[in-house]
Amino acid sequence: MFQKVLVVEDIDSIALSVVQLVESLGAHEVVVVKYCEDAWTKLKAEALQGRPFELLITDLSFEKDHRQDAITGGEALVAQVKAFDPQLAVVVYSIEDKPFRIQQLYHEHGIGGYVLKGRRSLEQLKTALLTVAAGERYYAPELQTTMRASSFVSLDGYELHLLEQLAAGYSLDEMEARFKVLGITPHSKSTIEKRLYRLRDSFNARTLMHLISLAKDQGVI
Amino acid sequence: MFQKVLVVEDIDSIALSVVQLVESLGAHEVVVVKYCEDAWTKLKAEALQGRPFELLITDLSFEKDHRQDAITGGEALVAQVKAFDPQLAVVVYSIEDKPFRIQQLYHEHGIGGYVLKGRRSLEQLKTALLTVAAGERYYAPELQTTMRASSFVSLDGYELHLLEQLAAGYSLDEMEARFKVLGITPHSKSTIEKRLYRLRDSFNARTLMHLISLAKDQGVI
DNA sequence: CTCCATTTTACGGATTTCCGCATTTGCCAA
DNA sequence: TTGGCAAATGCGGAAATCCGTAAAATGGAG
Repeated sequence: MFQKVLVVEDIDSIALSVVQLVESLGAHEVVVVKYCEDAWTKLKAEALQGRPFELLITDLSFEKDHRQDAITGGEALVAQVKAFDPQLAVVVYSIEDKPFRIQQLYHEHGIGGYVLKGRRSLEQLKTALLTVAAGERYYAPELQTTMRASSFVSLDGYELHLLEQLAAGYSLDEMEARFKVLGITPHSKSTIEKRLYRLRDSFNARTLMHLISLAKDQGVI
Repeated sequence: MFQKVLVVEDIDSIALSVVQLVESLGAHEVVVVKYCEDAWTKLKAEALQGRPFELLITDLSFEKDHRQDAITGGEALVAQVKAFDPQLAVVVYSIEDKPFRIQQLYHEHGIGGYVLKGRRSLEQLKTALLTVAAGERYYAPELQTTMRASSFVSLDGYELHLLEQLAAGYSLDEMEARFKVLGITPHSKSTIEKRLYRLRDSFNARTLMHLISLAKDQGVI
């Protein structure tokens, strides 16, 4: 098992349980932080001193408070950490069940496991940690159906941008004008129309309103 | 303080902390259940035996599993419980931060307090419990800004239905036909148009896509 | 019942989205 | 350079929405 573990979790009661679990599995050094930025600072500092963490367990969403955190959430933290050290084992422990966000964590960020907070999640977290420690990836049972159901639509930045603009209330005409100004290509109304048509198709949406609804449900926007 | 308390929470580690808090405040009998239906059964049974609970502390969202719960979530539980006994003190303890859902709990269901799970939420929960025990309502500090910002749009069932149908991908024509069949009035396309126009207006949405986006963000649909 | 206010309906033209088809552009390989 | 091909663009008619106006229906109050 991992000896040195960093836990990023802002809800105190949960953090406590996680630490107990990790220690019961034999970890000798477990550090808990409540802010993403602290996690990054800590992780980098220890690595640079030749005593790197072996495992990162992190939540995705954090309560916003007076402190302005340079890292906006769990995804950003994972991305930054993985860019710094692709080998570091990462397990995400979150309540977030939006298929898109989970898929993205596995595919884009290469996390080792994802555990959904729930009735038996501590057990699952234990299994996940053991699986990842053994060098494999962990897939929670309830995810496998969810993931299959939402046949993973992969979106590029442009398509994401289209959805965001649409959800923000811009008409196609306005998008054309804005994209032209901002230097985003392609920007012809015709192409924007076509891309949105494709998006509706891949999401199996009947209208643009439906598309926005589905995108929100899946955590795309 | 309350002597007899029912806690409804499916995440074990959180439930544990809540129980400890409630007991430290002097409660003599604290019962925890992980399913809404169990909460309802328990609450009713004890009341009918002349030993009613004095306080209900409940989460909003619960993990779905093999058991099919007749009560779909915290809101439904609160509604049912309040219909049974309007005097029962209710405090909601949840991660849910959608303004509409919180507003609805206060206005429609008459809860005594709402505490957002977060870094200092156990402290806040303590304050909330003491406040409600004193016969007052508790409003968490971070809610006050959120609530003001989203100048509470109040929606009737019809408007909700419109938004749902729209998000589900039905065109106005289709809605007219469906409403006619289902006996929902009004069902003329003209009125549907007008009502959606009004909704866009009260949400300050620029397009229907924007409207769906805002409604999703605020937890309306 | 009548009056008044509100809501529902109907209608129609302006605007926007929808969607197929034709053309142009950009890029890679031969 | 030249083909070939996919993406981007342009175009146009059909369909849907946007939004104002006006008529009809509804529902209370007096």
